[in-house]
This record gives sequence, C-alpha cells and structure tokens, in this order.
Amino acid sequence: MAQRGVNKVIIVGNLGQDPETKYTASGAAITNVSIATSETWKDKQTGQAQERTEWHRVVFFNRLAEIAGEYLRKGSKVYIEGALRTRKWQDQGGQDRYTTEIVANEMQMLDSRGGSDDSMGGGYQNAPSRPAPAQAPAQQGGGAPAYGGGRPQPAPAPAAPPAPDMDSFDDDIPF
Amino acid sequence: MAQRGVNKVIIVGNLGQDPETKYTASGAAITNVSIATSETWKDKQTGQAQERTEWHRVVFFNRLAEIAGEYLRKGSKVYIEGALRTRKWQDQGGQDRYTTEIVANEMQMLDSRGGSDDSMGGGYQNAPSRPAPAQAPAQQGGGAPAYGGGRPQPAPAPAAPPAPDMDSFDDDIPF
Amino acid sequence: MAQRGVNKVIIVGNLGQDPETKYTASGAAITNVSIATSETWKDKQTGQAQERTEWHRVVFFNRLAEIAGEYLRKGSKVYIEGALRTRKWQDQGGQDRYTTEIVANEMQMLDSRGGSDDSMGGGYQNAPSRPAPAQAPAQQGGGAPAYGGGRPQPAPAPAAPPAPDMDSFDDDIPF
Amino acid sequence: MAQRGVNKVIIVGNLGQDPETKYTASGAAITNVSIATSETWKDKQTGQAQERTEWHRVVFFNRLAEIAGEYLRKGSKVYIEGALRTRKWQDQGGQDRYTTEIVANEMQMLDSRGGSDDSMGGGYQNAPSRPAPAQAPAQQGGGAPAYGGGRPQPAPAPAAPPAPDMDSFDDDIPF
DNA sequence: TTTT
DNA sequence: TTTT
Repeated sequence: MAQRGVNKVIIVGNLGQDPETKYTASGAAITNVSIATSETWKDKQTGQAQERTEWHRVVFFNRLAEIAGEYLRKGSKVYIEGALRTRKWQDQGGQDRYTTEIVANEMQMLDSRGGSDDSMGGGYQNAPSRPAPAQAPAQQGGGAPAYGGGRPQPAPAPAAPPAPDMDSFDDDIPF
Repeated sequence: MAQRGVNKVIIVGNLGQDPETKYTASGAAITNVSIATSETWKDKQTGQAQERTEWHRVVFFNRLAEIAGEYLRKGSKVYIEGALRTRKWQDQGGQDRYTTEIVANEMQMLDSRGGSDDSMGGGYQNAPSRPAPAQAPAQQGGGAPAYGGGRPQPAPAPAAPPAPDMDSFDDDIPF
Repeated sequence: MAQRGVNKVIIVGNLGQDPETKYTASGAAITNVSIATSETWKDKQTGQAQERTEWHRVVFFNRLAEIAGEYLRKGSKVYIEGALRTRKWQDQGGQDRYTTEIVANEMQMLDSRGGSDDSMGGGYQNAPSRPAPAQAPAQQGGGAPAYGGGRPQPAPAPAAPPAPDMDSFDDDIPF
Repeated sequence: MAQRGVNKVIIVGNLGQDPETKYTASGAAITNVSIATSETWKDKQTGQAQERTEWHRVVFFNRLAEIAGEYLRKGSKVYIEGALRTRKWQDQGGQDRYTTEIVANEMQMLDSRGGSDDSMGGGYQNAPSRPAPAQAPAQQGGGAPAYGGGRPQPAPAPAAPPAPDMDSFDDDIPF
C-alpha cells in the first residue's frame, strides 16, 4: 500500500538563503529552503531580454533535513526530487490559507567544485513513500546490497557502434 | 535562451470535476482542472488503513487547453507534465495571496479503454518552454520529422541475452 | 551514501507480452517485461501518418517482481519509474554484448477499469536506491507514518483565486 | 499527433570524455557524449565501500548538438532530459546488434562556477517531440512569449506561513 | 510483442 | 471534487 497516482517534482536551482532547520520535540529535523528556477526570453516587441524567477519552497525531513541543513548554503545549486503537498493554515485573522511545498525525498548537491572544503557532493535520499512529515530521525536504509559473485557485470563503455549513415539524412527539411 | 534550472512536475491522477475552459479576448483557450493523487498506509498503532489525497491545480493553455477541455471529464485518469508556477493575487480584503499551479506542457489520457466513445487516448504537448500564459492558439509543431531512407532503424526486440547467474546471488540477506 | 548523479527513467506504455517471472535460488522474484511507447507524425512529403514504436526492457526485483508478475498482462498499461542499467554478457561466439534495461523501482497499473477482475490498480515501489539486483524478497517498508494530532492538514481545494486578467493578454501574437 | 505513452529519461552526471560532433550532409550537427552516474554502498559482509558506475550514451541533434559540442568538456556536469531509443546496427560479421541511447531534448550545464570563463551555465532545449534524428539545424522556437500588462505576477517568496505544530508530532515512532 |  |  503506497501510492495511487504519481506526484513527482524535479527541481534544479539555487538557494535564495541559508536553510532553516528546526527540530520536533522528538528530535527529528525539519529543514526549509527556498530554491529559485528561472526562465528567460526576449520580448517580442521590444527585443529586450526578460526573466521570470520562480521560487520553490522545499521541505526536508529527518536525516535528509540534517544533511540539507549542514551542507546547503545560500547560492548552493541543488537537484531536488520530491512530491507536492499543499498545507492549510490560518492567518492572524483566522482565515484559511494554503501553501504549496515540495516535500523532498532526494537531494543532489551540484556544486562541490565551487564549495569550500567538502570533498563530496553526492546524493541523498529519505526513506520512500511515507506520508511526510515523519517523526524520528530516519534510519536510512543501512541496506547492504551484496552482489553475488556471478552477477551481471556493469558495462564499461562498449566499443562504439558504427554511426548511422548520415549522408542519407533528408537534406532540405527546413526546421 | 530558455531555462536556468529545472522546474518539472509529473502527475498521474484523476480529475475531481469536469474541466473549466475560458477564452482570452484573442481567442486563446485556458483550461483548469483539479487532479487528485493519493497515498495510503496503515496506521501503526491502530492498524487502520489511512489515506491522504493531494489536489493539484493544473492549467493548460492554447491548443492543449482545447484538447483538455474537450476530452477530459470528471474521473478521467491523466498523465501531466508541466512546471510549477506560483501566482500572486489579491483577496477581497486587498491582501496578497498566492496560489501554486502546474502549468501543463504535456498530457496523456490514460483511460481510453474505460472511456465512452473516445476512440483516441494519445498524448499531446504544447510548444516548449515559453513563459506561460501564451496568448494565441498555439500553432503546434507542424514539424514534419522526415527521416531519411538510411536512418538508424528502430530495434525490434533483440534475442534475449542470457540471464544473469541467479544461483550466485547472495542468499540470506534480510532486506 | 547512495547516489552520485541522477539516473532516472519514466515510462508509460503497454506490455507487448505477458511478464516472465523467475526466482533466484534464494527465492527472490525477478520479472521481465517489454513495454512499448510510440510516437506518431505525418510525413512531410507524403502527408502519410507515420509511427515509430520503441520497446523498453524492464526488470523488476523482489516484491515488485511478484506484483508485476501477478497483475500485469499483455496489453496492460503501466507507469514505470526506474534507472538505466547496461549489462554485459557474452554471446555464443564469446563476444561481448551489451543490453540496456530499466530497473524498475516504482510501478503504477493504469488500466484497472479495463482490467478483467483485478479490483486494484494502485502503485507499488521497491525499497529505494540499492544497487539491483537485490536478493531476498523485499521487506517493503512496513513503515507506519503516524501523523501527530496537530499535523499540517491536507488542503481541500481552496476557494478559487480570481482569474488573471485575460483581456490584457497580448492579442495578435502569431504562435 | 505526437506521443503515445511516455518515454522520458533524466540524467545528472559527468562527461567521461570530450563530446564528439559530426555533421550531416545537410549541415545538421550530431553530438555524442558519454555520461557517468554512479551509486555507492557499503558491502554488507566486508564493510568495504563499493561503487558502481553506469555509462549513458547521449546524443544531441541540431542546435542542441552545437551547444553541447561547444560548451561541454570531459568532466562537465550536466542535467539531461531526453528519450530512450534503441538502434539496430550490423557488426563486421553482419550480425544484428542493438545500442540504446538517450536522445537529449534538454540540457542544463551545472558547473558554470567551475568553468573557465563562461558566464552562463543555463539550459537549452531542442524543438519538442519530433522523431529524432532531425536533419536541418533546428530553428529554435523563436517564440516570443509576450506577457500582457496585467498578467499574473510571479510570486516573490510569500511571508512564511506558521510552522506546523511540531510538538504534537508523534514522538516515539521508531522508523 | 503493445496501444490507437 | 477523483480513484480503489
């Protein structure tokens, strides 16, 4: 029992600010970040370059929240995979409000080169497919894969196959 | 010039109601739908089955909006690919409010079998990567692909490779 | 430590044949299916409708393999999420060969309506991010989510925000 | 008419070598790269760190091929979105062989910081959803978006909603 | 080998 | 408001 339908978000962008990490009473970490993606285009009439930035609220739980809080910084470039979740809350006037967030279940830091001293830059993921927020610090896998000896081997770049016959490509297609 | 970062959403779910289609002054269609995804789990203490439904606002523009408005119905199952966009608006009290939507750029209808009379069930996509909302009815592709004669052939199922040696798999790994 | 980079495939298509399930010495299931996706277009010169079908080899392990083997059939429509894996093997002449497969880690059956007797149609996923093939029948989560009492509520469709002012859309843009 | 089903690949990884660009008789660029993703884990018995690298063949056409050929280098980190395509070819012995590639339709360079002088690092995409390989240098969109004056505004990070009541989270759930 |  |  898990999922009915698919609810998946993939974001690559930069943090607008340092992450903010809080802890639940039980000690589970919750980290929030704001990530920008943008698109640019030329205005058709003026020819001016235009830009529109979209800000994404991303929330991490448990072990992933700890990693995000520790390694991400304002300006960090990250890959995030997660699910959409719209929360209801009340404003001061008691009115219902809604906020849509991305609940992250995987993260890849993408600028280890530009980082200070971190020799890593890898990817992390939370336990799968449980309705977030989960509470206790996730016991992350620990799963030892244990390939058998005669397992299917990974495939080191095979010798390149002959290129398709490019001369036979249709020539005068204007697109 | 197009995108800085990645802003991608993939949804598979069912429409909660019939689509609503409007038209701009210039005749461009805009269709809104609400799509449900859900996750289910067993309550740890009570053992009771639990369910949480997430509702996604999806907006289509132009040609895709016309197709969505014509073929989708309450209960329809669809695959949607799009981008997140948060819009600002003012409520009656003049206060700023924000609504997050998925701007669809691809749609696949997934229940042609269960449908009434629709003899289709294929996929559609809008022109790529322009800041939505776009205005005029999209001139969809028109792109004629035109493979040359000697192009690389599609690959009909190759003879199955020998299965990996399964007996050598590690046996007693408890996960 | 899990992933460096992202290796993700998403497929929606139909099975060309019934699934084939095998078992390792340790009892772990391995199911193989072949899934078709296709694209259609009009030939630019002749105006003839064209179609190209792509066949995807998909392999499931453990619990997911059992479910796939039991519920999928020739013609079934499925959503698959997985990772690419290229395996090396030797043909009869002792030559190295390579086969690329999708190792599934999530599956959604998409045609419960059209199905025969299956009263389900939900989604399933394997344990995350361990190098496949894994061995023993996966102990799937068991994870009880356990929301606290005051947890953030799911958000039932908020009152619709006012539509963007469509009359102000640019009118005569020919795309 | 476009797609039946979904055939989508998302890769984030590093180039193993410099790209190789060729041109068709008609002048269309075709660029091939090999991109590594990897997963690491600890061997359950020995406790040794293990790593498995997957190599992905990626092919770009037209304008995207030119950009990839010009800006990517051995070691470059990229985000690629594309579709799987398995090509059939004959080896010297006349035997049928199959090679699976990712036909890229979007690319994001992810290491502008580490780059030499490139002040960019943005994303690019080819025209959508036409059966590749296409022939002539793609006329990329040219689509001017042209937002009207009163268009829905982007949403600058809204004031944070109150955090969910974390103290009420269930406390002693061991997962 | 699927699907429309 | 959907779906099972």
